[in-house]
Amino acid sequence: MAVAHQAIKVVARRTGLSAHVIRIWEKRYGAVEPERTGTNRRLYSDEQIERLSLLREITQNGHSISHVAKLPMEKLRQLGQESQSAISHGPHARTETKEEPTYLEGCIAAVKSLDSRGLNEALSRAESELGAQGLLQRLVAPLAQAIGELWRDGVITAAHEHFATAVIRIFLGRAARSYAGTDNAPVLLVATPAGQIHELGALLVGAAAANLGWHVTYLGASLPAAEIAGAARQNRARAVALSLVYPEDDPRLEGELTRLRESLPAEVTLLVGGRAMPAYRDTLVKIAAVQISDLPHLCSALDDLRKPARKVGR
Amino acid sequence: MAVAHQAIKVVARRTGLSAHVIRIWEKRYGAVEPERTGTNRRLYSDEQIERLSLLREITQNGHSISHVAKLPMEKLRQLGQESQSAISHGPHARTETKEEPTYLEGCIAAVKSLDSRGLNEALSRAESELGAQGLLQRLVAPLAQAIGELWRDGVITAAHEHFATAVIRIFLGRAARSYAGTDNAPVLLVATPAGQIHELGALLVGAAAANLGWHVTYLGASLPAAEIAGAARQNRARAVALSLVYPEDDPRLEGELTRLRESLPAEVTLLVGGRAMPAYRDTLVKIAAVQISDLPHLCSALDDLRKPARKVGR
DNA sequence: GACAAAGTGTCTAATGTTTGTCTATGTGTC
DNA sequence: GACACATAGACAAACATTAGACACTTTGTC
Repeated sequence: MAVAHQAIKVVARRTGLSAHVIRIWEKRYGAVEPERTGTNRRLYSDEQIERLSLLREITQNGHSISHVAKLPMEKLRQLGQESQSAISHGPHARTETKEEPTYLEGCIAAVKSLDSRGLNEALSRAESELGAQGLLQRLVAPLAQAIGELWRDGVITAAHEHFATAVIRIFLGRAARSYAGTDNAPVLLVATPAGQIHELGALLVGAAAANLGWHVTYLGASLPAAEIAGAARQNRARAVALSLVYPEDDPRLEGELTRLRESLPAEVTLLVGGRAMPAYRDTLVKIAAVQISDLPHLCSALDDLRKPARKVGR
Repeated sequence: MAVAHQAIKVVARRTGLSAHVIRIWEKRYGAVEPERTGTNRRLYSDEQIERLSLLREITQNGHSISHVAKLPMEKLRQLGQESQSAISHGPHARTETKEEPTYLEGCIAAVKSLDSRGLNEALSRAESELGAQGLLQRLVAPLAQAIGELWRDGVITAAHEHFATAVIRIFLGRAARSYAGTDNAPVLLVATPAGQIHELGALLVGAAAANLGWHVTYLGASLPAAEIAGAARQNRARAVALSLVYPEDDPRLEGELTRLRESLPAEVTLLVGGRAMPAYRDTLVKIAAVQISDLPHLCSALDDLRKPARKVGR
């Protein structure tokens, strides 16, 4: 098929050999005899490139180039197989390796007019005045609430919602980064289950937890249960926090939540909050999730989780 | 439809080639032979623009212009496909750059193990060594590429992808905020059209544009055309940048793009890039979008856009 | 064991090709 | 007059070509 012919440089890059070596193999051993252009430049076919790749692999595995250079392709492939299996039995390649209203109104106005600088400034001012915790509790949380409502009522569009999410995300991310967390901080996984497209609540949770000294692994919106569980296991999360905002009547969510609980280690606590949370309360009860009603509640729940010793001792 | 014929400057902007190169390719290799006006100006058809785009991509992938310039369109398209897959299957050959592999490998390892601190540290170190622009071009862009491939090949899950997106988003957001931009900076709207779920490319674009002094309004992933257009109008954006990564065969995307172009003011330029971009090339040519092939191309396209404001001024 | 010979990859030098950019200059267009 | 575009040719950087020197290892022989 592809009669594409390649120059020596490209071939060198693709095979991992140097152009020098390719030429010397040709000259000394006739390993490949590429066509030439009218001006004498080498042009390699796909098969020749494969041949060179094989030769490289084989020689790296101990065979001498003078012995294998002239072998037909079949033999080379066979040798390639052998060297491959030889390699794979080798070392284990582990892949794992009373102003808030002002702020709030200012923020809402900025969101409506897609004014990122304005939104950032409002957030900054609020942060320095209210502190990290106050910012979340008294500005970001109501703002998330307001945006949700404005969007539902059609006053703003999804673009505005995305925009606000993006700006707030970065703002909170920057703030949270300074609390780099200690090495043995417990890990909180924050996400939104599949179908839940709104991220703001999750952001809020993540930022609050980071403020409290948790090591937050933030996964963002709309992830299937299996993914969340996998990440939690891999990351040895102590708890998983989910935010449910919209939609409020997703029939698949019950299944998602149940599956998540089942595939999550038993010692991992599941925290669920958000505006849509009450709509799924039956399910939450079934899966023994902690229902988070608001930010202060989240904080105390997280604090409780940090010292599980208490439930036993004293 | 077929918006008749375009002058060379427009073609240059749209394909990412310089007018010089377009002419020399015509003269030396007869790559395209455009019609001429009565006064001898070149006029390029849509198909010729597509041809030039393809040629650019193919030559950037190692084929020499002299060998591919005369091939018929089918062959070119085929080569375009191959070079695309060649890149992604390529990693078995080592890319021999000096220090980035360390960063890149470190980042990939951090992503695999959901290690946000590790990822942040790698990004920080890379930033201080490579600079803002170097960070994007030599680390974040390849990283985005690598993550896309690992995800497609099932090596990592969507959770890892989300995780990486979240961390990088915040990191880039923090970096970009320092370039707060001047008051009269032109506005670039960055988003991903409905159905396009991957955000990393858009982030990259936003960060690069912010570095260049643009005022970036970042909307994130998967927005319907109407929303994007509305936001662009409301925000008086000079240009809209879209990133297409996955899926590569969404039948609805053509409609989305067309609708977007129609509902966007004519003076707003549409920039489109990303791994899946070539798959939608016909549509892009139809809607006169600038096809962004890589980060340097984006930078030059953005620079070009900053000037033409003069046509009104003074 | 010592030594020569062969095997192998790297490097340089001199020369030539390919490719993109730039300059000079002329011509329409606004 | 300023600008975009045209042509032609000069030019430089990147890339290829050959031939051969060099360093190092392996192999075979005395």
